[in-house]
Amino acid sequence: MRGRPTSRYPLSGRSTSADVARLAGVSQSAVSRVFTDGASASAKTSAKVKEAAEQLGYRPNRLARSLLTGKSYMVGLVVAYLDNYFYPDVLEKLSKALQQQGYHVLIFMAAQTAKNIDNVVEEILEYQVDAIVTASVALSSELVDRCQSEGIPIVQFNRVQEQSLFSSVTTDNVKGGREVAHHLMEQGYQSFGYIAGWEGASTQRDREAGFTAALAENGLELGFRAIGNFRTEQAYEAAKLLLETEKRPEAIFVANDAMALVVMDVLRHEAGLNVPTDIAVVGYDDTPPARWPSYDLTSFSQPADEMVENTVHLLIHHMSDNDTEPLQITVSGQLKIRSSSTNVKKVSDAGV
Amino acid sequence: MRGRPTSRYPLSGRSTSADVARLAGVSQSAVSRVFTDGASASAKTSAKVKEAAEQLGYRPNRLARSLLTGKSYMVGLVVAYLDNYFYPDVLEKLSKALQQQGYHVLIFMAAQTAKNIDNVVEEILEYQVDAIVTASVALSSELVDRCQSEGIPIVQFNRVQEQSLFSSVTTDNVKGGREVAHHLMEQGYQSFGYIAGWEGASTQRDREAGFTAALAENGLELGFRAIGNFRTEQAYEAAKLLLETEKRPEAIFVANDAMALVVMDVLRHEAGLNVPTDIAVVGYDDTPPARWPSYDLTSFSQPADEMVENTVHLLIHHMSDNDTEPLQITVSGQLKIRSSSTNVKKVSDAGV
DNA sequence: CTGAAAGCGCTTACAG
DNA sequence: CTGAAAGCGCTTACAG
Repeated sequence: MRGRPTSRYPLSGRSTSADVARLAGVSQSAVSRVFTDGASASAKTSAKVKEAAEQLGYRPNRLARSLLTGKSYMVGLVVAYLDNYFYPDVLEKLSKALQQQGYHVLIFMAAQTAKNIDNVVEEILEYQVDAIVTASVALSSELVDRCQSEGIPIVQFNRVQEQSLFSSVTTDNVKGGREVAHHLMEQGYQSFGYIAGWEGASTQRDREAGFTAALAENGLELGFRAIGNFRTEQAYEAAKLLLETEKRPEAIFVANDAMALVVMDVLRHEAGLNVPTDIAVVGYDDTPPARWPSYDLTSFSQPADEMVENTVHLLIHHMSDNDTEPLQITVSGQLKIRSSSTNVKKVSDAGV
Repeated sequence: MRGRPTSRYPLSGRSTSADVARLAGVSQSAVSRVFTDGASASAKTSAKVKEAAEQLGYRPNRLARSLLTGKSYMVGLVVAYLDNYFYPDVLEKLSKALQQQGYHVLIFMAAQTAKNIDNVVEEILEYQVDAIVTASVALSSELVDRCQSEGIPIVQFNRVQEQSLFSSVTTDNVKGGREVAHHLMEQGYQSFGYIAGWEGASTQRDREAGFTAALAENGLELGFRAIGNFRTEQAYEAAKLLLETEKRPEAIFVANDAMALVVMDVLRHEAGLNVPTDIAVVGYDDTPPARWPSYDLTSFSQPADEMVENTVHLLIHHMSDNDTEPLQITVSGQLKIRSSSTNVKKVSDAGV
């Protein structure tokens, strides 16, 4: 780097600890100490340094620091889509919570394909993040090993891997699916449909498994099933199929709210059906729009606050001690019963 | 750092270019060259190095690299809230677009207060980001100077500063406000209300200025005004005030969709009013929910794709050349007319 | 094409 | 408490 022209202020006018030291008349180490918590510096030195720093607009270079300390104070977040409004909410909360702990979120958008996700994570590792959070995506086990061996903790948000090789925070999706089934049966609905999310997702599989298991225990089964892949466009197609089906179910469970809202709109506005008297609709996630009066959608709530809180705890825990075992945390969700599935008439009928 | 125990593999098992060099039997510089685009390395060396790297799971440390190159390939994004669904959309698009250019987004959540935003930006600077994008927030001019002198370009997304000290990407909000007024007048509405966003925001001021100016040109003025601050809870309160007002306007323009949806729900579901025959509602942003059939909200569209595209161009432009002048880019939006404001009966009345 | 060496901005034992 | 020095992992002229 000898040929560099402005070698005293290399990063375009940004001043360094050496500049501050020169101005304050102390050593560069002294400057560093003043900006390091718990390091020893006299009040006098500290004052001189702080004044010089102020004057030069100096702030320590975190990247240089991280080279020595091995901590970047960055957490990589891998996320597939933000049009499911559960995730913006989570992102905002996660980001704020981590910020309070001195960390910041570096975002990586990934397509759902395993190959793409792995590439993305490889890139994340180059940035020396202290930990990785994956939301709505799953990593290959090779990459998990890789992160493991490099000591980078991973927390999966809203997804579990079979092998439980690393930590995760989820709600009990099987239980959620069961509760939806019980609720609909209690309301007197007698035929049921399901619109699935992406079949590679544990959340999708568990929700469906719980739902169909509870139905089966009561001698019932799915009369309609279509795949929406957690995408609104595909949910639209699935809703069209639902309208075309010969024996339309009385109640439909949709694997998440983002899709359920689309389904509800198709039923009401394209087919002129009444929800819930013609057909009940239940979603999952309890995103803000589910609560909007125009929808008033029954939904199994995944408590974002609590999930984020647990995620942050797990991250801090794993980052402070590399040898901790992975933990699977299950937060309990709750069925939020609203008018999209409460058919008063049917309940009394059923009582007969 | 002499006392460090595992000095050969300091970052918990992560291997370095020196490790790869040792295994491949070449110099550390050679390894570096193989991983640098456009650097000279023979096919033989390259092959040896790549194999060794693969074996050790080596990837270059970007933080160390950035110390030398002065480029971190990180862009700081300052954002105040993600519950206005315009922003998650923007974030997803911005993140993907930058990722394609080799950059990644480091997120900073900031409260709307100037003091808080400045603190946040100071912190961003420590991370040595190559550029900063602010969305829905404004910086103090001191901090702008600071970034300027450090050569960090800033692009304001969806906000302009009076002094035009730095680049921005917006739609023409004055024009947007005017178009809303013209549309409502054409539809035959005769009395008008406005629910304002945060008054510190240029978007708010411009939308209102355009709206009231167009009304004034036709001898009309605002019969109702309340402040919603771009927050849904406050929009709810504003809607309540609207219901209590003595002479309820025939049409209400709400400064953004996030608030307009709340207002619409209050009008319909709490007051039993019909939109648009009892009262018309118009929003701004054209967020996805505005298009949902349950709302079908007329809204002035801010084209997220085009705005993001321009933002990325500006960023790349400024990052490649520090001495470029700030640019104010105005993307043209478009009024999306939907049923929340199209009162066919009134139109024919007005024709009489 | 290749290796030895300097240096990016910082932290941290070490010796005073 | 303080300064000189080593070193984090890397890039890049320089000389061969």
